[in-house]
Amino acid sequence: MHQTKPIVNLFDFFDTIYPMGPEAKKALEQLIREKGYAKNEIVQELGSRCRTIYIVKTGGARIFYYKDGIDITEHFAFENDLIVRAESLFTGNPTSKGIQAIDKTRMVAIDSEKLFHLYDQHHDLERLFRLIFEREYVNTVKRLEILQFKSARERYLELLETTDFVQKIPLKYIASYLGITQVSLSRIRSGLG
Amino acid sequence: MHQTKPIVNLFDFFDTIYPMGPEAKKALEQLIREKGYAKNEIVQELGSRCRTIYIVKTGGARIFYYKDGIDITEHFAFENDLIVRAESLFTGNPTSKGIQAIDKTRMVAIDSEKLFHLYDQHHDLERLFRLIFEREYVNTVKRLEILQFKSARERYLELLETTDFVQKIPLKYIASYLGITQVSLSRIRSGLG
DNA sequence: CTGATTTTTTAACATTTGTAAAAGGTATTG
DNA sequence: CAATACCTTTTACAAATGTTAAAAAATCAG
Repeated sequence: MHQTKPIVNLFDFFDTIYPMGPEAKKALEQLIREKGYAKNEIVQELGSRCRTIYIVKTGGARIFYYKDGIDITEHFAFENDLIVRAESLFTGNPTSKGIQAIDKTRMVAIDSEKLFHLYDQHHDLERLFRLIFEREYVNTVKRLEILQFKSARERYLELLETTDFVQKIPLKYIASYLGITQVSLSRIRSGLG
Repeated sequence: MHQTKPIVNLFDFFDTIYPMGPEAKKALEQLIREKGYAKNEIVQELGSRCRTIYIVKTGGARIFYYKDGIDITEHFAFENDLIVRAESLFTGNPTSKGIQAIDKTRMVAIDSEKLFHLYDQHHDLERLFRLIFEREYVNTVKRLEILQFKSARERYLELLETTDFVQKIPLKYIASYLGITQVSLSRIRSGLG
């Protein structure tokens, strides 16, 4: 899997969203660890609590869970994308979902509990992550729209148009991400579906 | 349509999420107008920008749009529920969606542009609305999960279990909310689908 | 209350999508 | 390189959902 997006320095990336003061940056730096994962390695176990905010540096990861024994991919993340299990991160509840590296992957991991505590001291941090999660929220609303009333073919075509990750991920992940079976996706791709 | 939830004072409701200081409350009060809408009245036009955060006091409202000429309900809101078109509110872009009162409805309207400006002066306001929108984000993720891989029947049953608004809204709105046709919903309700 | 309008259900049929199994590809590993 | 495992496509059939139209039921307006 060759990655096309340029790999941006993390703090340069943050600056494009909200330029923080030096104290906030310093405080955030303390919370950040960089971690490497092998292809298919589990980053966060199914059923765990989400206490880490990940940002992908290289490679890719997915959020997944099982429904009636079937592996379903709910979310993909690649360069500079955030990956969190929001339903756990913002409630403190465990989630039945997990995170897995799709590829050899490097990620930045931010301790969310420590981060949330720092919000009181560093308004800039709260501002930055508020804006980051607002973006995620908007992305989720757009995905909802696609799943609510588009046909399998429409969903696939829209994915092709709006993303560049279809080429680099197993189609079985794509199928469940679109809410369809592999067979159905194959039919669509062959032009007969 | 009889409403069962108790109608809570707006600021009492805010206090349950994040108790603000008196200055922040005072500043927020300046932005708030209360408005009444007739049944089926359009609150925000299709295609407009979302510059208002609504909170339903009595009655109910929905976010809707047209897909291939078909009216699709994306979201419902009742007592103390927020209603915003996130993809516009957080980007500034216009959205093809609109807001409509489902019933005789009273709503609190908060000017979002003014509110967002107040975030700099009143950290408490940014905190409160960050928490409010985090909740909305979580709700959206849960809805995504339901739409992604559950059958029409499962979606309907889950709606019955987790909400109390099915009784009080036209079924045609429920059907599109679940991503199915009215005919399909009728079949499910009759126990044959 | 009554006629008109809107909503919901039912019916018949078409289409889409799912299921299961097999075959063909591709990648991985010893 | 061969053997294995995994991924994708194909096939045949089943089930779910959509489409169109009409009837029945509920709601609304005068």
